Amino acid sequence: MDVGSRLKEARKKRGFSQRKLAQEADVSNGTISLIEQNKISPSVALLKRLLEGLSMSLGEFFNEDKYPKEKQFFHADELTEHTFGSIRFLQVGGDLHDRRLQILREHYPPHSDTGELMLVHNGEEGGIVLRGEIEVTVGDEIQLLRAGDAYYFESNKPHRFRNPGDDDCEIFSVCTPPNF
Amino acid sequence: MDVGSRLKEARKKRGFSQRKLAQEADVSNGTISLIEQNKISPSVALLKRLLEGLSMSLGEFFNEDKYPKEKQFFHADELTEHTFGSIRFLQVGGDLHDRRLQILREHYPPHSDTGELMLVHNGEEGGIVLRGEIEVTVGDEIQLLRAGDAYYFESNKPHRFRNPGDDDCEIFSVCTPPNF
DNA sequence: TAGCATAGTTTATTATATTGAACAATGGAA
DNA sequence: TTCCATTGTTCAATATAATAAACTATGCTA
Repeated sequence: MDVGSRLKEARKKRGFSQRKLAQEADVSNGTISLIEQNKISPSVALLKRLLEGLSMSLGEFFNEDKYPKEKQFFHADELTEHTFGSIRFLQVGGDLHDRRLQILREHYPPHSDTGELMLVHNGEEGGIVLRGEIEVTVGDEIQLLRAGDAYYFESNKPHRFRNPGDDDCEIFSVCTPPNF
Repeated sequence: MDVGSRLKEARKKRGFSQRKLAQEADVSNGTISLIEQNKISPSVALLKRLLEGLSMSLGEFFNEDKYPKEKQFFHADELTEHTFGSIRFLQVGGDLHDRRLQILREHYPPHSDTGELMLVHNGEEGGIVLRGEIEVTVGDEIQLLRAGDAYYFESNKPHRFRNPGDDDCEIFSVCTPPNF
């Protein structure tokens, strides 16, 4: 995890010295030095104070991924395909284990249906209908969306996608974090 | 922040008892009890071990936002419009302050160009080309993407979008966290 | 060069987290 | 009911983090 390096980087980005941050967060400067060298592991409470001094949330702090990522561009035939019954998902990128977005082009044949999907991650998801019609159920809300319409909700609500029409439906969707 | 309640909730969701989690994470069960009551603030190192026992990352743990969100469905004419010169962005949802995704339908007229965009958040962004052609520059890589092609990179790299052709270009894009 | 300000580091002391074991409290099964 | 298993809680002992002050190093100005 390397909390030390991350803290140091965040501090440097703000242009703070250890002492400046120590003052802001009401912490001793020695403590900051030890943390940055990973000689001690700060309590969550202390780290929170430090990050407040840097105007950063714990969530942001721990989500800052810095490993350089591989492929950046994907040709249409390089998208990773997933199928669930007759429904096809074309995913941007392969292994999304250490990534935050799952970007999909979804293809729903006429009368296809995901059924109720269980709550997976505690994330968010949204999308825009490219063509055709799709009936989206989220919690106790049901909506029929057409080309150009969009949705955006929290993934922990039970949800369902159903193509009620006689034409194909295509959706551009995204969720964070990735589901599969 | 209430680390205690969050930990308890995450543990319950997995169906673990305090002792079961203690065993998984090689921590004493008493410690878990005290943490869940917010009587002590665990070190980051310990919390990490606990979350590993629950198959959860620190980032996920601190990002679990539970405030219920408002609107879930958006008709095509309800998308929020942003314009930068001749480039139009249609955004899903209005105020994204407390949200994690910014979902856009982007419209690039012939020969439009964003210029070099500065690094904004330390996030990620990606998208798929719906129609037309777009030249995408990320760091020192340049690619011409056509309908169906996609991109996915880290937002802290300088990047630029340019429509070199004589036809309109439309893109579905997403970034986390939101930029504007 | 000397003098001073600021940077990060180290260390003995103090405060806090963590342990391990004992302590309820609850819920079956016999 | 009694017995046993399992739950979460508490507390003295121990390990670790956090402090405050001393220390080193660097750079700037006179």
